[in-house]
Amino acid sequence: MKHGSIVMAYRRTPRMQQRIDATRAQIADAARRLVAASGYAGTGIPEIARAAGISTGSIYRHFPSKAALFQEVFQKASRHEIAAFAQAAQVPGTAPERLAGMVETFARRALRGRTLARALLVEPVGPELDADRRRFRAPYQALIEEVLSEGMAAAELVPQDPRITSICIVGAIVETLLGPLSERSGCTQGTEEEEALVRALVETCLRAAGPRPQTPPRSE
Amino acid sequence: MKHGSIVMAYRRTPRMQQRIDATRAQIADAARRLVAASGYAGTGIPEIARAAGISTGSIYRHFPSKAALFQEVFQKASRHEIAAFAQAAQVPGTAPERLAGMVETFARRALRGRTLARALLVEPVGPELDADRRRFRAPYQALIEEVLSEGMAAAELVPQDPRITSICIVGAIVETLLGPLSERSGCTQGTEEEEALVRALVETCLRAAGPRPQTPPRSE
DNA sequence: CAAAGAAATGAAACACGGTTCAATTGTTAT
DNA sequence: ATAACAATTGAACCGTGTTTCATTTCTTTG
Repeated sequence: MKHGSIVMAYRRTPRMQQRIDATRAQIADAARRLVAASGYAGTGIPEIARAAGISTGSIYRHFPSKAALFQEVFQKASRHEIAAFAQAAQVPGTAPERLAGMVETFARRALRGRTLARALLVEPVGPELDADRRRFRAPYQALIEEVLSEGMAAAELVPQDPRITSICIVGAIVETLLGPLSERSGCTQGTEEEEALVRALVETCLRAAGPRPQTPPRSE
Repeated sequence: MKHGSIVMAYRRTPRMQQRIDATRAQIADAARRLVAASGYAGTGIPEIARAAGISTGSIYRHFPSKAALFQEVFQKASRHEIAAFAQAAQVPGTAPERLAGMVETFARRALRGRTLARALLVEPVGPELDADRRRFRAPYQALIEEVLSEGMAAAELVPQDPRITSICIVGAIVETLLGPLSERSGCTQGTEEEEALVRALVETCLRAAGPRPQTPPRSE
């Protein structure tokens, strides 16, 4: 040692922190793009590293494991979708009208971004991620449930358990999209068939919500 | 060679065939039990072999691959369930009545045989099997579709695309059961909560089918 | 500039699980 | 009994894809 003087070198500077955050974001973004193109199973760590312009090992400085990385990717991706869904829930109108808009929004967006939607909804992933994926569906269900509750309170909908109904609607949407999403892209892309599908789906979900047939009991 | 005589030895005897068939069944049974306990991903070939009391290699004399083995397991398991469902479809009554019975049958059976139902419906599996599993849902959907079509023809149900509606109903049932089936067994087993769940599910599915409100247009 | 130490590298190690195969055991027919 | 050949064994194989780690590069401070 050079005469007892302590040399304090390298404390993480804001500049550096920024750079690190940027890299982290780059990794997540590359992973999102790749998973949207090839699905979860078909996306390996080396590939992600290449796409992000860094080395394989570096990924593990930012994320403890592949599962953790994709947890974040899925979370971020679905946050985006949920935002769009929530926006559809906020348009003014009766409960049935709003519900119709929500279902249509969900279906249209999923059909447009097929591979990502498949990764988020149907593609088989490991058990850890699977639990998360179920958690991602909850917000959709919650938003639907709220609209149903409001509709019931306003006597626009028949009495029901809004929780179960909302779960059923989520299931109905997912199951209906499952077929088209599983096909190799380019098949059902014709707006013709898809249009009919979305229309029938919306109608069925509306019926499930149980709209009151006529305007409130002739109180006028 | 012993003086030109041809020695024809070992032709597969009925006795032997029986033994082989028994082994094959043992393998399938062990696989079914293990998959019900730990899921597809958590069930390896060596483990199955141990449970069946044979060697790993022998499995491949009976099944060409792990996927093929589980294909058979799933097929056998769901054949039984589908039979029960089809029986519920054949009771006499109006379309809504029959549909209610079918939905209830499905839900009750699934909730009773939790582990198997989970394996057939929810447990994540590889891509090859996933396609098969979807195929197993088709019979349920087809049976529902037929009832809906008949109901439409009899003017018991509003006009609709029975195919989409039936897909929605299947999705609604599965999604509703997904929660209870995922819980560690013993949780929601109380008949209390389950009863309410089944009732609400049946009601929602009935609404989705769109029953005509009053009996046929006052023709009397 | 030099020291200190973090961040990045990428090739290699490792884990996992399905599949194979040479050797062994078992069965049939003469 | 024995030839012929099927059935069985289980340890080794192999591909895949995640994770590690010794080395190098870069950033900060005295």
